[in-house]
Amino acid sequence: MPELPEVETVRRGLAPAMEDARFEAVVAHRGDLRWPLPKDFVARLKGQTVVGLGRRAKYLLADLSSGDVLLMHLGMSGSFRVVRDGEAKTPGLFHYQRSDYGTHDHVVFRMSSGVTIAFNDPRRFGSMKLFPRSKIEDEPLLRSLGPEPLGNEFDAAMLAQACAGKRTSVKAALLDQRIVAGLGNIYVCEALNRSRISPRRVASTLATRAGAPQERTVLLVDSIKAVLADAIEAGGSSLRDHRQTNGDLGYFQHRFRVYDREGKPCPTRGCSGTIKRIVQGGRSTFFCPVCQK
DNA sequence: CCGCGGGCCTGAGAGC
DNA sequence: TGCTCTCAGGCCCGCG
Repeated sequence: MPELPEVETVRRGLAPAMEDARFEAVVAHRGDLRWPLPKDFVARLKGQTVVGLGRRAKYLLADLSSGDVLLMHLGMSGSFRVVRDGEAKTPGLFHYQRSDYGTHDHVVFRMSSGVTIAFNDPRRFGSMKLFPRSKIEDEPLLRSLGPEPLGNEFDAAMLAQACAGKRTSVKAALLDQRIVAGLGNIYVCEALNRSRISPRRVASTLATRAGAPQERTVLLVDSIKAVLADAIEAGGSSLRDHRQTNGDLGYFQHRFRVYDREGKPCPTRGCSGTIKRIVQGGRSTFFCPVCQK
Protein backbone atom coordinates (compact mmCIF):
# COMPACT_ATOMS: atom_id res chain seq x y z
CA MET A 1 0.00 0.00 0.00
CA PRO A 2 2.12 2.77 1.23
CA GLU A 3 4.45 4.40 -1.22
CA LEU A 4 6.92 7.15 -0.43
CA PRO A 5 4.32 9.88 0.30
CA GLU A 6 2.39 7.67 2.71
CA VAL A 7 5.57 6.57 4.50
CA GLU A 8 6.77 10.17 4.74
CA THR A 9 3.38 11.19 6.13
CA VAL A 10 3.72 8.47 8.77
CA ARG A 11 7.28 9.59 9.57
CA ARG A 12 6.12 13.14 10.14
CA GLY A 13 3.39 11.90 12.45
CA LEU A 14 5.66 9.60 14.43
CA ALA A 15 8.61 11.97 14.77
CA PRO A 16 7.18 14.27 17.49
CA ALA A 17 6.02 11.23 19.48
CA MET A 18 9.23 9.21 19.16
CA GLU A 19 12.17 11.57 18.83
CA ASP A 20 13.95 12.17 22.16
CA ALA A 21 11.51 9.74 23.79
CA ARG A 22 12.36 6.43 25.45
CA PHE A 23 10.72 3.05 24.94
CA GLU A 24 9.16 2.47 28.37
CA ALA A 25 7.51 -0.76 27.27
CA VAL A 26 7.25 -2.79 24.10
CA VAL A 27 4.77 -5.55 23.34
CA ALA A 28 4.99 -7.81 20.30
CA HIS A 29 1.56 -9.41 20.05
CA ARG A 30 2.82 -11.54 17.21
CA GLY A 31 6.21 -11.82 15.58
CA ASP A 32 5.39 -13.74 12.41
CA LEU A 33 5.40 -10.74 10.13
CA ARG A 34 6.84 -10.54 6.60
CA TRP A 35 10.10 -11.60 8.19
CA PRO A 36 10.05 -12.76 11.81
CA LEU A 37 10.80 -10.28 14.58
CA PRO A 38 14.12 -11.17 16.26
CA LYS A 39 13.88 -13.06 19.56
CA ASP A 40 15.55 -10.20 21.41
CA PHE A 41 13.34 -7.54 19.78
CA VAL A 42 11.69 -6.32 22.98
CA ALA A 43 14.88 -6.46 25.07
CA ARG A 44 16.86 -4.45 22.53
CA LEU A 45 14.25 -1.69 22.38
CA LYS A 46 13.28 -1.29 26.02
CA GLY A 47 14.94 1.65 27.72
CA GLN A 48 16.44 3.00 24.49
CA THR A 49 15.92 6.58 23.39
CA VAL A 50 15.04 7.46 19.80
CA VAL A 51 17.74 9.84 18.64
CA GLY A 52 16.14 10.53 15.25
CA LEU A 53 13.49 9.16 12.91
CA GLY A 54 14.32 9.09 9.22
CA ARG A 55 13.08 7.53 6.01
CA ARG A 56 14.85 5.75 3.17
CA ALA A 57 12.59 4.88 0.24
CA LYS A 58 9.60 3.14 1.87
CA TYR A 59 11.51 2.24 5.05
CA LEU A 60 11.31 4.12 8.35
CA LEU A 61 14.60 4.17 10.27
CA ALA A 62 14.75 5.05 13.96
CA ASP A 63 18.22 5.71 15.36
CA LEU A 64 18.46 4.46 18.93
CA SER A 65 20.76 5.53 21.77
CA SER A 66 22.11 1.97 21.90
CA GLY A 67 23.59 2.36 18.42
CA ASP A 68 20.95 0.12 16.89
CA VAL A 69 18.69 1.17 14.04
CA LEU A 70 15.04 0.11 14.18
CA LEU A 71 13.88 -0.44 10.59
CA MET A 72 10.13 -0.49 9.96
CA HIS A 73 8.27 -1.32 6.76
CA LEU A 74 4.53 -1.00 6.19
CA GLY A 75 4.14 -3.62 3.48
CA MET A 76 0.79 -3.30 1.71
CA SER A 77 -1.56 -2.69 4.63
CA GLY A 78 0.54 -1.40 7.54
CA SER A 79 -0.24 1.71 9.56
CA PHE A 80 0.87 3.37 12.78
CA ARG A 81 -1.49 4.97 15.23
CA VAL A 82 -0.31 7.42 17.89
CA VAL A 83 -2.59 7.82 20.89
CA ARG A 84 -1.88 10.38 23.59
CA ASP A 85 -2.60 9.57 27.23
CA GLY A 86 -6.25 10.19 27.97
CA GLU A 87 -7.43 9.67 24.39
CA ALA A 88 -7.76 5.89 24.58
CA LYS A 89 -11.12 4.25 24.94
CA THR A 90 -10.03 1.64 27.46
CA PRO A 91 -7.55 1.95 30.34
CA GLY A 92 -4.79 -0.58 30.83
CA LEU A 93 -1.07 -1.09 30.59
CA PHE A 94 -0.90 0.76 27.30
CA HIS A 95 -4.18 2.61 27.46
CA TYR A 96 -4.42 1.29 23.95
CA GLN A 97 -4.52 -2.38 23.18
CA ARG A 98 -5.88 -4.76 20.62
CA SER A 99 -9.47 -4.37 21.71
CA ASP A 100 -9.09 -0.66 21.22
CA TYR A 101 -8.02 -0.75 17.60
CA GLY A 102 -8.68 -4.15 16.14
CA THR A 103 -7.09 -7.54 15.88
CA HIS A 104 -4.01 -6.54 13.93
CA ASP A 105 -1.99 -4.43 16.36
CA HIS A 106 1.09 -6.62 16.11
CA VAL A 107 3.57 -4.32 17.89
CA VAL A 108 2.82 -1.67 20.52
CA PHE A 109 5.27 0.91 21.89
CA ARG A 110 4.76 2.81 25.10
CA MET A 111 6.91 5.95 24.88
CA SER A 112 8.15 8.30 27.61
CA SER A 113 6.59 11.19 25.67
CA GLY A 114 3.22 10.05 27.02
CA VAL A 115 1.96 8.31 23.91
CA THR A 116 1.23 4.77 22.87
CA ILE A 117 2.10 3.79 19.31
CA ALA A 118 0.48 0.77 17.67
CA PHE A 119 1.69 -0.88 14.48
CA ASN A 120 -1.32 -2.40 12.73
CA ASP A 121 -0.99 -4.57 9.63
CA PRO A 122 -3.79 -6.95 8.55
CA ARG A 123 -1.88 -8.63 5.73
CA ARG A 124 1.44 -8.84 7.60
CA PHE A 125 3.51 -7.90 4.57
CA GLY A 126 5.21 -5.32 6.75
CA SER A 127 7.76 -5.98 9.47
CA MET A 128 10.50 -4.56 11.69
CA LYS A 129 14.18 -5.29 12.03
CA LEU A 130 17.09 -4.22 14.24
CA PHE A 131 20.70 -3.85 13.16
CA PRO A 132 23.71 -1.82 14.32
CA ARG A 133 24.09 1.61 12.78
CA SER A 134 27.67 0.70 11.97
CA LYS A 135 26.39 -2.04 9.66
CA ILE A 136 23.91 0.07 7.73
CA GLU A 137 26.00 -0.10 4.56
CA ASP A 138 25.70 -3.91 4.69
CA GLU A 139 21.97 -4.03 5.33
CA PRO A 140 20.54 -6.13 2.48
CA LEU A 141 17.16 -4.39 2.53
CA LEU A 142 18.80 -1.01 1.90
CA ARG A 143 21.95 -1.87 0.01
CA SER A 144 20.64 -2.02 -3.54
CA LEU A 145 18.18 0.87 -3.35
CA GLY A 146 18.49 3.57 -5.99
CA PRO A 147 18.44 7.31 -5.23
CA GLU A 148 15.67 9.10 -3.37
CA PRO A 149 13.33 10.57 -6.01
CA LEU A 150 13.07 13.88 -4.16
CA GLY A 151 16.84 14.22 -3.75
CA ASN A 152 19.28 16.08 -6.00
CA GLU A 153 20.91 12.84 -7.08
CA PHE A 154 17.75 11.88 -8.99
CA ASP A 155 17.73 13.88 -12.20
CA ALA A 156 17.20 13.30 -15.92
CA ALA A 157 20.83 12.40 -16.59
CA MET A 158 20.79 9.79 -13.83
CA LEU A 159 17.45 8.30 -14.93
CA ALA A 160 18.57 8.22 -18.57
CA GLN A 161 21.72 6.40 -17.52
CA ALA A 162 19.77 3.87 -15.43
CA CYS A 163 17.38 3.17 -18.32
CA ALA A 164 20.08 2.71 -20.94
CA GLY A 165 19.85 -0.75 -22.48
CA LYS A 166 16.76 -1.74 -20.49
CA ARG A 167 14.34 -3.75 -22.61
CA THR A 168 11.61 -3.65 -19.98
CA SER A 169 8.73 -1.15 -19.91
CA VAL A 170 9.03 2.32 -18.40
CA LYS A 171 6.37 1.26 -15.90
CA ALA A 172 8.45 -1.68 -14.68
CA ALA A 173 11.64 0.37 -14.65
CA LEU A 174 10.11 3.04 -12.39
CA LEU A 175 8.78 0.36 -10.02
CA ASP A 176 12.28 -1.13 -9.80
CA GLN A 177 13.61 0.20 -6.48
CA ARG A 178 17.19 -0.18 -7.71
CA ILE A 179 16.58 2.53 -10.33
CA VAL A 180 14.72 4.98 -8.10
CA ALA A 181 13.56 4.12 -4.60
CA GLY A 182 10.13 4.95 -3.26
CA LEU A 183 7.71 4.89 -6.16
CA GLY A 184 4.87 2.36 -6.27
CA ASN A 185 1.96 1.55 -8.52
CA ILE A 186 -0.08 4.70 -7.93
CA TYR A 187 2.57 7.36 -8.31
CA VAL A 188 4.20 5.71 -11.31
CA CYS A 189 0.83 5.79 -13.12
CA GLU A 190 0.27 9.39 -12.06
CA ALA A 191 3.74 10.62 -13.04
CA LEU A 192 3.52 8.93 -16.46
CA ASN A 193 0.21 10.64 -17.19
CA ARG A 194 1.54 14.02 -16.07
CA SER A 195 4.51 13.62 -18.41
CA ARG A 196 2.40 12.10 -21.25
CA ILE A 197 4.62 9.02 -21.48
CA SER A 198 3.11 5.61 -22.21
CA PRO A 199 3.70 3.01 -19.48
CA ARG A 200 4.39 0.53 -22.32
CA ARG A 201 7.25 2.52 -23.78
CA VAL A 202 10.54 0.60 -23.71
CA ALA A 203 12.71 2.00 -20.90
CA SER A 204 15.82 2.33 -23.05
CA THR A 205 14.03 4.96 -25.15
CA LEU A 206 14.40 7.34 -22.19
CA ALA A 207 18.19 7.10 -22.40
CA THR A 208 20.39 10.00 -23.46
CA ARG A 209 20.37 10.94 -27.14
CA ALA A 210 22.88 13.17 -28.88
CA GLY A 211 24.75 13.66 -25.63
CA ALA A 212 21.91 15.23 -23.66
CA PRO A 213 18.91 13.90 -21.75
CA GLN A 214 15.73 13.95 -23.79
CA GLU A 215 13.01 16.45 -23.04
CA ARG A 216 10.56 13.67 -22.15
CA THR A 217 13.01 12.27 -19.57
CA VAL A 218 13.39 15.72 -18.02
CA LEU A 219 9.62 16.06 -17.94
CA LEU A 220 9.23 12.63 -16.36
CA VAL A 221 11.66 13.45 -13.56
CA ASP A 222 9.90 16.76 -12.92
CA SER A 223 6.53 14.96 -12.88
CA ILE A 224 7.76 12.35 -10.40
CA LYS A 225 9.07 15.00 -8.04
CA ALA A 226 5.92 17.09 -8.39
CA VAL A 227 3.43 14.27 -7.80
CA LEU A 228 5.33 13.04 -4.74
CA ALA A 229 5.55 16.53 -3.27
CA ASP A 230 1.84 17.14 -3.91
CA ALA A 231 0.91 13.80 -2.32
CA ILE A 232 3.03 14.41 0.78
CA GLU A 233 1.38 17.78 1.18
CA ALA A 234 -2.01 16.04 1.02
CA GLY A 235 -1.09 13.49 3.69
CA GLY A 236 -0.78 10.66 1.17
CA SER A 237 -3.52 8.63 -0.52
CA SER A 238 -6.06 6.66 1.51
CA LEU A 239 -7.59 3.84 -0.53
CA ARG A 240 -8.13 1.14 2.09
CA ASP A 241 -5.61 1.12 4.90
CA HIS A 242 -3.53 4.26 4.89
CA ARG A 243 -4.15 6.62 7.77
CA GLN A 244 -2.15 9.48 9.13
CA THR A 245 -0.87 8.65 12.62
CA ASN A 246 -3.68 10.65 14.22
CA GLY A 247 -6.21 8.48 12.38
CA ASP A 248 -7.08 11.06 9.73
CA LEU A 249 -7.35 10.02 6.09
CA GLY A 250 -4.91 11.28 3.50
CA TYR A 251 -6.73 13.02 0.69
CA PHE A 252 -4.51 12.79 -2.38
CA GLN A 253 -6.79 10.04 -3.78
CA HIS A 254 -9.22 12.83 -4.69
CA ARG A 255 -6.57 14.24 -6.99
CA PHE A 256 -5.71 11.09 -8.94
CA ARG A 257 -5.58 11.80 -12.64
CA VAL A 258 -5.62 8.16 -13.80
CA TYR A 259 -5.22 5.66 -10.95
CA ASP A 260 -8.41 3.60 -10.50
CA ARG A 261 -10.20 5.85 -12.99
CA GLU A 262 -10.80 3.45 -15.89
CA GLY A 263 -13.39 4.80 -18.31
CA LYS A 264 -13.15 8.39 -17.06
CA PRO A 265 -11.91 11.25 -19.25
CA CYS A 266 -8.21 12.01 -19.36
CA PRO A 267 -7.52 15.21 -17.42
CA THR A 268 -4.73 16.38 -19.72
CA ARG A 269 -5.66 19.78 -21.14
CA GLY A 270 -6.90 19.46 -24.70
CA CYS A 271 -6.94 15.64 -24.56
CA SER A 272 -10.22 13.87 -25.36
CA GLY A 273 -8.93 10.40 -24.40
CA THR A 274 -10.45 7.92 -21.97
CA ILE A 275 -8.47 6.27 -19.15
CA LYS A 276 -7.69 2.65 -19.87
CA ARG A 277 -6.64 -0.18 -17.54
CA ILE A 278 -4.07 -2.75 -18.63
CA VAL A 279 -2.04 -5.34 -16.70
CA GLN A 280 1.75 -5.13 -16.63
CA GLY A 281 3.82 -7.52 -14.57
CA GLY A 282 0.63 -8.76 -12.96
CA ARG A 283 -0.37 -5.30 -11.73
CA SER A 284 -2.93 -2.77 -12.95
CA THR A 285 -1.71 0.17 -14.98
CA PHE A 286 -4.01 3.13 -15.65
CA PHE A 287 -3.16 5.52 -18.46
CA CYS A 288 -4.49 7.53 -21.38
CA PRO A 289 -3.73 5.84 -24.71
CA VAL A 290 -4.37 9.12 -26.55
CA CYS A 291 -1.92 11.57 -24.97
CA GLN A 292 0.58 9.17 -23.39
CA LYS A 293 3.07 8.18 -26.09
C1' DC B 1 22.94 -10.33 -15.31
C1' DC B 2 17.88 -9.79 -16.86
C1' DG B 3 12.86 -10.14 -16.95
C1' DC B 4 8.82 -12.58 -15.59
C1' DG B 5 5.54 -15.06 -12.70
C1' DG B 6 4.34 -16.92 -8.27
C1' DG B 7 3.82 -16.53 -3.50
C1' DC B 8 3.25 -14.39 0.89
C1' DC B 9 -1.50 -12.70 3.86
C1' DT B 10 -6.24 -10.70 5.03
C1' DG B 11 -10.36 -8.23 3.84
C1' DA B 12 -13.51 -5.74 0.79
C1' DG B 13 -16.55 -5.81 -2.87
C1' DA B 14 -18.91 -7.84 -6.88
C1' DG B 15 -21.73 -11.33 -8.75
C1' DC B 16 -24.67 -15.19 -8.28
C1' DT C 1 -28.03 -13.96 3.60
C1' DG C 2 -23.99 -16.33 2.17
C1' DC C 3 -20.94 -18.35 -0.89
C1' DT C 4 -17.03 -17.86 -4.35
C1' DC C 5 -14.10 -15.23 -6.96
C1' DT C 6 -11.07 -11.32 -7.83
C1' DC C 7 -8.33 -7.77 -6.50
C1' DA C 8 -5.40 -4.64 -3.49
C1' DG C 9 -0.64 0.76 -2.24
C1' DG C 10 5.17 -4.31 -1.74
C1' DC C 11 8.78 -7.18 -2.18
C1' DC C 12 11.54 -11.62 -2.40
C1' DC C 13 12.69 -15.74 -4.74
C1' DG C 14 13.37 -19.01 -8.29
C1' DC C 15 13.05 -20.07 -13.07
C1' DG C 16 14.42 -19.88 -17.90
